[in-house]
Amino acid sequence: MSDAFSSPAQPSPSVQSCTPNLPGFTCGLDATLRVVSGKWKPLILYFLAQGGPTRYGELRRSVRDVSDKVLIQQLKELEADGLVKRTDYKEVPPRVDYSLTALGHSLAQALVPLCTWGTEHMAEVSQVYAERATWTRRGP
Amino acid sequence: MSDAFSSPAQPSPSVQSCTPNLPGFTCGLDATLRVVSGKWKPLILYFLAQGGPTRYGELRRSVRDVSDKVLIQQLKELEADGLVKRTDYKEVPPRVDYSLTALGHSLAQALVPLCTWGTEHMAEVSQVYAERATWTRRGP
DNA sequence: TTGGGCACTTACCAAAAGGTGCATACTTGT
DNA sequence: ACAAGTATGCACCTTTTGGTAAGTGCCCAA
Repeated sequence: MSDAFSSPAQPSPSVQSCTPNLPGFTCGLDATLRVVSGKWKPLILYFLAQGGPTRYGELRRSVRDVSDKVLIQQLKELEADGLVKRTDYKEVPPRVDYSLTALGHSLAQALVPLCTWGTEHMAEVSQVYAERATWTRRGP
Repeated sequence: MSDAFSSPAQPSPSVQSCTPNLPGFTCGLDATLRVVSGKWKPLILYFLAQGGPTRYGELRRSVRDVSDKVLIQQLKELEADGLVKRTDYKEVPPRVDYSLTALGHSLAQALVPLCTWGTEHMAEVSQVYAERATWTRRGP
């Protein structure tokens, strides 16, 4: 099941594996993307996946160019979605760290192929983007 | 390489596999997500992947609740990104169909795990979302 | 005493993304 | 004659998202 993407041309009976079965989501992919989309979320997951528990400040420095407001916001969402765990050591000065939950780890695994795909095809993709940047920014 | 997400706690030397190497993208995952994010893009890819070449109207009916404007827009972007091919049969009344390119197919493959993850954990995710909907919409 | 780091919070704003509705030009079905 | 389907385009508006700048309370080091 869930190999919906692998059959190229012929409509297959596996269609139902990805059709609406729970409130709000049209398919599994939809659910997944809702949870990962956010400008910095993939990067956050990435750093947590390979760095283990990480303090806020360190995360902040790792994910370059992100503002406090947005970083915190995305961390909160990830936490609310059960992908990330926040640990507050109740110390002073404040000490807090973030780590992946089991769910978060499983998602991270699922992201590996996407990461690979992006790396392998980055040349083609970024080329297209570069060209687009030209005619995208022209007008009054 | 690119197994950055699989090492749980120990910082590994595989870091560099996902660090900035081309203009604009912080890592492969970033590149990938820029190309797939768009409210309906995953669904579009999904339908094309398992339905083969599909006419505009049919796509429109498959991807429920999407407006013409947005569907066309996303199709154009997918086309510009080299994932989808548009074929205009120059007939009258108009006949056009959309299909995946080789690149599109490869991406579709990479999406399978995400689709699976979403399907498997949809219960947990949608539950969290349902709860959030409650306290999200309360205020002046 | 001043300055910095810590982990946030808040108010305000700009840009991006998405949605609505109408228009096109031509054909087929009733 | 008229409605409906075909694949779009365009103007306009709302929602969502991200970004800036400032402030908080507490501690330590110069």
